Amino acid sequence: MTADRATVYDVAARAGVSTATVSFAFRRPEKVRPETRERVLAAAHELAYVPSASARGLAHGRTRALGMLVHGVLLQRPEGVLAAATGTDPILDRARVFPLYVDEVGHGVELCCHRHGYSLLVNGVAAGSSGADAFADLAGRVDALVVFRDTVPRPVLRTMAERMPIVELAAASRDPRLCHVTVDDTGGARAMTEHLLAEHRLRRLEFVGDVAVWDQRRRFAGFAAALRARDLPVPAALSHGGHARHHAARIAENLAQRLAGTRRRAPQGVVCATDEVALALIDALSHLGIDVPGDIAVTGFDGILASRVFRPALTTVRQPMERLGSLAIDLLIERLDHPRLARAAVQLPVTPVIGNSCGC
Amino acid sequence: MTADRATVYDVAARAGVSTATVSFAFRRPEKVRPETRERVLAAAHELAYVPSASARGLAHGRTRALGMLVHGVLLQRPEGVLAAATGTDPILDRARVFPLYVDEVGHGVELCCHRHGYSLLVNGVAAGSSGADAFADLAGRVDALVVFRDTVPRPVLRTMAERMPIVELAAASRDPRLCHVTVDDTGGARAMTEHLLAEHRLRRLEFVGDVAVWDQRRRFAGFAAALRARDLPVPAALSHGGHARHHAARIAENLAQRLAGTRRRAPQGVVCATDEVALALIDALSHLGIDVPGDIAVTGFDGILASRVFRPALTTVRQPMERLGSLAIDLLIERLDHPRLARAAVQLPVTPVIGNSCGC
DNA sequence: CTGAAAGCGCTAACAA
DNA sequence: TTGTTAGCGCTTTCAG
Repeated sequence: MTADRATVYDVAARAGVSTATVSFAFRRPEKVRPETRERVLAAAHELAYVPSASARGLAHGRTRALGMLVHGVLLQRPEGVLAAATGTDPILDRARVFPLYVDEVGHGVELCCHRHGYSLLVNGVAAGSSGADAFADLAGRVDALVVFRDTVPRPVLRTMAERMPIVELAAASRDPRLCHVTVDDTGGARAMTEHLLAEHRLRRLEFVGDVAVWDQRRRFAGFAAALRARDLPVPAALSHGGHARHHAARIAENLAQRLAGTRRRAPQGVVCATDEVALALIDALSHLGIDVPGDIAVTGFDGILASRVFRPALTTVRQPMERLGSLAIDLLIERLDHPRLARAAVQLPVTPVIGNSCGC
Repeated sequence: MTADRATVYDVAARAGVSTATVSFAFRRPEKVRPETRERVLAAAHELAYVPSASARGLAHGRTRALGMLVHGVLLQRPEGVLAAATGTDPILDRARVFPLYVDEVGHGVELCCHRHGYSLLVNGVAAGSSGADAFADLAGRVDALVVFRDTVPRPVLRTMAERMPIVELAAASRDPRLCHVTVDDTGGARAMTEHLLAEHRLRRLEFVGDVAVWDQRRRFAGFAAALRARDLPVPAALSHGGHARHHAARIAENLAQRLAGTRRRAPQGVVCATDEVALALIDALSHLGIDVPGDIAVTGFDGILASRVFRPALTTVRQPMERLGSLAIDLLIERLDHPRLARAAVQLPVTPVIGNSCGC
């Protein structure tokens, strides 16, 4: 099996023309006499000729494919998450792990590639790897690519950005070539915090998130700004080191202890850096007998579908995820078409979405 | 910009070795003395060398990429669908169009490619095109591919299947090379129909679906079998020609008229071939003042997330969509590793999911 | 309008 | 262990 594929040579021989004519018949129809073209196309069809993209890419210097690099761990969702699911409804169980942020952004990327007639290559960074290898592999295959933040060491990205258009999502740099697409993390988190302060008259708020991560750090900044604007003290972020769900239990215990202690010092609300950690936290709190929003308010960030599917509906900040992805591709294609275009750094607005987890 | 990428020649020159040694240093480390290898790697790093996948693919004859071909119309969801959304909650509105069947299957495909260390190429068939071009383009880029049913004319698929492993999803053929992954459409639809007949004691049921489509035809067969088993007459399928939502309104009117007519002949339940059309039908009925399940029962098929997100929760049959995708990739990789392996045709089981739309 | 031929960058015999 | 070299299949000048 896997019979040899027909090549231009085969087609040329069969049609009684040269390989150049075969190539032109496909790519530059106007440069070939109609009857010759017919003959070539017929021969190609009879031989089931399929041009090799490798050969074409090599000769032409472009692949007409774009790449997307994602975290492997996000691809293969940790089993712990599913294990934590209620287990009664297979469809809802699945909603916990799909679609997440990366999936929705990916959908926008796919859509936009299709619209522009580009193929899309998707690669995942293996858990525990630096990402440099997966990145190089992908970069060798495409004309331009979009990477999720923290999949690839910045220096590697920077170097590559001199050779091809690259968009890094949800991150920023002063690199003269790297493009970025972000959302208004700070404004969104500030508005959310302000909602808890103004509408719900809460005063003792906590922030849960990993401030080592660029966008989560920005969200913390928004949280802090809202508190400072009211002369309230800003607590340190409660960090969930690795995977959200894993550490949510620990944070829930911390909160539970303080909730059980002096009334006056007990936290009244938690602003979470992501929906994932917010949902995990609500679960963990509920396991400890603490009700949200009854005993404490919780808010999220991202606006993933799961935030609407589980109860209480999460009060959160929605990112225009699909738009993020399609915008990234637009930037890449612009730069492919106009190589001298300057780098771009676009920030998209976010939308607060009020649910019940804040007490509304 | 887009400075020229470094090549093996550059690296070889810099490291003072031949290009063969550079190649070996990367692909066959054991065939190169460690210190030579070090030197090559260092040179490669200094030059930011990234191997060209095109050149490699051409020379080696494999790309280490797999392809997935989807319907373009499924990628760029028709706007009509979003227009029909309630418009109050941006997150829920989106749940109407994402994730659908294709997205969940695609997730399984992605996951499995990543697990096996393959890149994934995604292409969409432009609306109105035969798919043959998009298929050829994709086939020229990958080692093997999975296509959704009806994206590509069967003869084209058949011819290509002689050259490379191909899985066609949700379809069947007697082709000696083409692989297929399907689900138990007939059994699932039969069980669903039986549920309406036995639990709800309904007798006058309708089927809505496009029997021109392979899997929907099978579902109709299951519906018919359940009715026949009870000596009930089998009505013709109410077909929604093109896009589900577009025609749901027409079908809803048909049902409404009959519901308004003689009690004894009015339909009591509708078994839909897909969740999409079921949800659209419920919407359309509701616009006409008909309540589901109060006035009439409606069931779906697929188990997309939207079936759980909207009210009434749809009684439906869930396909193991992610598994479908990953199984397809497993079959491809098996056949890439063992070219003489026979074609495979695997049918996966389905799970009834009881919601409220049937009256439960 | 068509043909000849020189690469594109890498791999893998085969030689050394 | 390393170097030489002949392709892989296509595009694209340059001649005719």
